[in-house]
Amino acid sequence: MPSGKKEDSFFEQVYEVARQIPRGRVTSYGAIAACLGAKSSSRMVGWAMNGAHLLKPKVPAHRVVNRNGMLSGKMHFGEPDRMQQLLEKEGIAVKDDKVTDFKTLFWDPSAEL
DNA sequence: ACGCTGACTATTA
DNA sequence: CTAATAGCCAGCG
Repeated sequence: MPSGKKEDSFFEQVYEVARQIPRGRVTSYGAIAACLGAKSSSRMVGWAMNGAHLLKPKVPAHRVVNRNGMLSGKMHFGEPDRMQQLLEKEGIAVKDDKVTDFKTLFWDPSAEL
């Protein structure tokens, strides 16, 4: 095994978990970070999402919101409304840039995975 | 090499 | 109740 082409960086783990989010569900940055053992590095999760849509396959970053259920990263999708439209298309109600019944739609990677 | 910024979260006032 | 601050760690100038 001359070439160790396994990118097990923190970012890669974030992308994997984010891809496991079921359709119609949402999760938080801290939940993913905590699942990876870095609950204090919630910022890194969000930073990882900065290039998530550039990856292959792309990561459903629109299903990842902050602890309040607010679409904090909607402005990074190119168009601010893109994230909300995607969420509503999956059956998630969004109001005032926040996910309604966020607690009910919340998907815990540590519990479900 | 150093410092600033940032898609967060929890705590304190 | 809301607002501000600190802690966090990696990328970029």
